[in-house]
Amino acid sequence: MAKKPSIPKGTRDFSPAEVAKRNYIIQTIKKHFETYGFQPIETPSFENSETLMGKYGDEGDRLIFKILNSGDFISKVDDVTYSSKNSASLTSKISEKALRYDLTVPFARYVVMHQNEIDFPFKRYQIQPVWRADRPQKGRFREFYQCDADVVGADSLLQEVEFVQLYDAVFTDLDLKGATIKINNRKILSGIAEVIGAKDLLVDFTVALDKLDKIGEEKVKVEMMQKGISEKAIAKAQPLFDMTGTAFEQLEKLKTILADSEVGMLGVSELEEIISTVDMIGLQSASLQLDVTLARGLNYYTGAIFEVAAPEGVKMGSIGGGGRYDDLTGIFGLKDVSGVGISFGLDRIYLVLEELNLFPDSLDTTLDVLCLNFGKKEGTAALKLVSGLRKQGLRADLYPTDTKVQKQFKYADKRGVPYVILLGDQELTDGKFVAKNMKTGDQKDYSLDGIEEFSEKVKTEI
RNA sequence: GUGGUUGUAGCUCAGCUGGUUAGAGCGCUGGAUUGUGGUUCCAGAGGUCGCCGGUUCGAACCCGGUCUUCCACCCCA
Repeated sequence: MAKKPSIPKGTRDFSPAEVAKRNYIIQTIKKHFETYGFQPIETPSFENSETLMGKYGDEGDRLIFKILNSGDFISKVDDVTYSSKNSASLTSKISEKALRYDLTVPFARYVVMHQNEIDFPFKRYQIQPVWRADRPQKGRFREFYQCDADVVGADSLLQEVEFVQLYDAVFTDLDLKGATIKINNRKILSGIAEVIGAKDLLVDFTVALDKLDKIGEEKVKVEMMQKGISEKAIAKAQPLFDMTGTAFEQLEKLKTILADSEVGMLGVSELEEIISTVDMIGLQSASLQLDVTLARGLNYYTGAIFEVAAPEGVKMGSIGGGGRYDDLTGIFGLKDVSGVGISFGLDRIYLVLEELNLFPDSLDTTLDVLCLNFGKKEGTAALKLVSGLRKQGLRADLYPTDTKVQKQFKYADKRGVPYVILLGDQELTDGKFVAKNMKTGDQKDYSLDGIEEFSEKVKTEI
């Protein structure tokens, strides 16, 4: 007996209704990417391992799905490596390819490989799935979509401002109110680490600081001490734990703390420029918030960093993130190309919209008109009518068999079809058809010679 | 990767200290209704209780393993 089929942990099937909702989000994001001047590219779902490994930190390497070599790969491994039982060194021998982990690193690789064909500054967007060998949770999958927009080859801070506006434009269009775009600057974090004399512990410091609103001040300090940051240094960083007030008030406090740090002050002035410009232009439905505890793990960020939190009350990790990276292409041999970009987490935005019931009802309608089938002669006439309606741009279909009318009606009802057409023997001889509005129950006759009248009526109701 | 949690009909879930033939609601199929769906009424189908093994006269229930779900870490979209 056949075993029940299953799909791997952290993956999902999508039903027609789910695909419709996902497409709605994708189309919305795509539309705004394009109105902001981004061009689409696509890259392979798997890359050479060396392209990906080491770009996301040790933790990231662990989460990259490795693809086994083809052929009799194990026989090519030397005995020393084989018997060492060291996963890392064995993996490099038996796996040369890996599934992409995000879209930013493959994009950097793309820019370097195509540098001679690209007109800089280059604004590209990319909507494709990525894979992570993470342990699944709600809103966390092993296969999920990222929707990225990046611009490389220019270092103007106006781009950061544009990205904030882009986030706002998409969320406004999706009717998602109250998302918080958190912003910080890596230079500020570097400056702080410098000022308190823990420069080489920057990553540990920021990772701990990032947890402030989650685990509280005391536990953050404990973690910092465990990582080897001195009590004195932590005491110096105390003002960070007491950050309150508006973004501008916080910036003033940072200026005092970071007075002796060149990078730190640069970070403050960058943030000040971005925030004040956004403030001047204004946002529609999202809000921009300075958050000095925002760290983001990815090591390649060098300037502004973004993270988008779902509206208050929705329990969901960040639904977007991004930042500026001054030298991502440097790893692949192309120096001095600054980039900045953002990402939308499609799957999480989906869950948020679902929870807040923000998907438009129209997504449920996948067919505008269903024509019932009354037999061979009537069916042929109906097919002619249906293809006429299709030419008018309506989503129209003919029930394929002449089963009981009751059954055909039930099908129409379940599909959520707004109009059902009846074209039987009597109608045929009269040269007309009957259209029934499934919502109101009203029925009306139309001439078979003038289907435009009917199709126009349907179109105005969609 | 660490600790915990979950799995019974298509879906949401009951199922007592281990004891005959494992239940409900919704959904599904058919009929009441041979040219009119949703409402109502009637009937029916559908389950090796996630999987493998163990304990027992006997296991959905106890034990071990495994897969899956969700949660907290880690990290992140």
